[in-house]
Amino acid sequence: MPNNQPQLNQIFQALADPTRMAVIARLAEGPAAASELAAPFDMALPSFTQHMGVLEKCGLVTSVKVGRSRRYQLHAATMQKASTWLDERRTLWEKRLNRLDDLLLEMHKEK
Amino acid sequence: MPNNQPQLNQIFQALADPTRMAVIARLAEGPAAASELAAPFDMALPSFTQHMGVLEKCGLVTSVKVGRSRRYQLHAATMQKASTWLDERRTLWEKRLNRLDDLLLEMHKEK
DNA sequence: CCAATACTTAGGTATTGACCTAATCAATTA
DNA sequence: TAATTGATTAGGTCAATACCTAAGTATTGG
Repeated sequence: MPNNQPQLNQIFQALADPTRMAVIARLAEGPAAASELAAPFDMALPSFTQHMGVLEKCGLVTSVKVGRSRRYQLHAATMQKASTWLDERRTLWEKRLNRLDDLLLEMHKEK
Repeated sequence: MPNNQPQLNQIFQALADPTRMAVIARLAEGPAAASELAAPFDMALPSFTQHMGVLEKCGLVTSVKVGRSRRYQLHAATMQKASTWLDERRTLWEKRLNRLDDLLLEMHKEK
């Protein structure tokens, strides 16, 4: 069950690990079971499961138990939440730079 | 001096802290000196400086020493790098969902 | 030039995070 | 139903992170 009020800093925390980023990248291609996701990593399964727990807790992935395996898939809205936060701040910053440019142009004209 | 080959996981790591996220949000409004940035936080200055070091090391901010104070500003390209990575994966995932929808529609028509 | 200001450096503590092994549970399959 | 498979739980280690205080350096206003 994904946290429906995911805090951004938890999302970034979840993304701050190479294993978890690789899982996200893999899941972008389509859903997969835990064992399939774990296969590429030289890591004990419980360690890997812990990573999946971090991703699920912050809402970046969801999962369902199917028989004795667990299927994971991306939760796009949570990814968007993170990228939107970044883009909003970046855009704010860049708009400010543009205003400065305009101001400088204006001052130049008045010379 | 910003790292010019910033690893994404380092960027996400830097963003994974409420203090550092607040600093980014503040810097989106415009450059500021260390003491000004530190003021809102109930934290010893060396602790805060460490946070700024994390942000600078991964390239999210740059700084210059001006007299005895240090001025910080956002480095938009690094923020964009992170949000682009997220958007690319998310878009890949959503395109896949759309293809599935199309497929289901197709199968429906053929009934 | 002396004191105050703005950081920086050094070094220590306590919590969190990423891993491990061993043991357990639950769903298949032989 | 017994063995195998996929995942989970329990519990422990080690390194990294987030904080702190105390003491330093460099700039600047009086």
